[in-house]
Amino acid sequence: MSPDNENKTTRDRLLKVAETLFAQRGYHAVSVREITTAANCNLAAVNYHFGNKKNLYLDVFRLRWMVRARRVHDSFTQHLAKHDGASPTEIIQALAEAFIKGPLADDERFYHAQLMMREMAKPTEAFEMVADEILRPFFRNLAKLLQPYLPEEIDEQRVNLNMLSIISMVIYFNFARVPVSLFTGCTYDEAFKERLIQHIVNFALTGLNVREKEKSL
Amino acid sequence: MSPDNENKTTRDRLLKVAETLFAQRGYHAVSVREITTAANCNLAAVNYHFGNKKNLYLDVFRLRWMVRARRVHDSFTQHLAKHDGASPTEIIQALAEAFIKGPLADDERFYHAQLMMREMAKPTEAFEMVADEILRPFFRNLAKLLQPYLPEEIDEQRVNLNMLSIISMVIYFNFARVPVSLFTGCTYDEAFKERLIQHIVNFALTGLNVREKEKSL
DNA sequence: GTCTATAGCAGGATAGAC
DNA sequence: GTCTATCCTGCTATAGAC
Repeated sequence: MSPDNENKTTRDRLLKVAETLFAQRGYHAVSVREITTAANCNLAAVNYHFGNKKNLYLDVFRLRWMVRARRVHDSFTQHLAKHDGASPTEIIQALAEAFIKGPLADDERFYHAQLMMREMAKPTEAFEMVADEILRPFFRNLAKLLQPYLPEEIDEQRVNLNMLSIISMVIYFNFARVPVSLFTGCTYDEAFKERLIQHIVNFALTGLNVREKEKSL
Repeated sequence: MSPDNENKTTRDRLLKVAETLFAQRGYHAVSVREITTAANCNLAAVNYHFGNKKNLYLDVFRLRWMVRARRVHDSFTQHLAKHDGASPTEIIQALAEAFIKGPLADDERFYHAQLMMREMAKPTEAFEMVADEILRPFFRNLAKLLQPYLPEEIDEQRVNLNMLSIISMVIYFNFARVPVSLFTGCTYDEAFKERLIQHIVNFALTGLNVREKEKSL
């Protein structure tokens, strides 16, 4: 159990602060000095606890990002477990909810997405680690869940692209808050997030539904 | 006018090299020394031509990113001009092609997307500039094009979310090449890009089309 | 317009007292 | 486990010769 208590060990405070700062501004834009100041401890603490800056970064992924990703994934599967043999709607809704609302605090989720986007843009060791432990298993699981509902003659490649399209929306609406708010004029409050989830479910299931009867909002 | 000639002015070489490096690794991860070395000129050249590092970054957006974005947008509209009163399929196909294939060289397009993603994550002055000059007009144009084909009772908010979903796919498949390649096993060759475009068109128009007759590939 | 040289500073890391 | 003090590297930016 390690929630947001303010007086954990120096080590935990460092991990937490480092994650936030790395997510907001990236590895190089953040100095060890800034991290230790924000964590209210001494400059030397990073080297004492993590050896060096780079290893602190990797531990942020190991000890925070991956733990959180598992929480999200668990929330997703538990939500599905209730509806045995879940429908595509339920699957996608569970997915969108796990990511857009899910078990994470609001800022937490944003930082989480930011860190991943940075790794997607310029992968480091952290990406390989996360890909092996989290991304690949999650992706396969999702594909397996949805496959039965897809047209029979669909090939594996198209299943993959469909998965990625859903994921692209989920990630984009989490990550690209600035342009999303810019174009919609909405801030990320609960009502808007609910709306996003419904939109993703609707869009993923029926697309733009051009010229045809519209699915319920 | 200004293609990839190798012996342009120092100023142009600096802009070009800076764009590539900033895109790949971000503002802080790249030093002026590295830029000037790669541009085969002297360390002091950046300060002479651009005043300082930050202004070089802004000029990369002003003089390269925005120019290129206009080329992409022109390619999109010209493609549509051929089919007067273009159908939704043609609109989305033109959009996906402009971004995934379009008038840009392969690496160029990737850097272009990377730079934008970095600004989305942590906007600087460059984002405001680009949002005013490019993003907003483009977005409005796209919405106006598709609006006639959407269900009549649809509200503006939903139109916006639909736009953003299409854009999210286009951006994601351009930007997140690492995870996309990881999950599909495909590299970004011409065949795969063609496939991506078809997929985006198909998905955007019909969604997953669950349990219904599948649209042609 | 391009160069060398260097000022001036911030960064990561370590040694050693407590 | 935490602190202070310090080393040294690498950065941006500028001055001034050419």
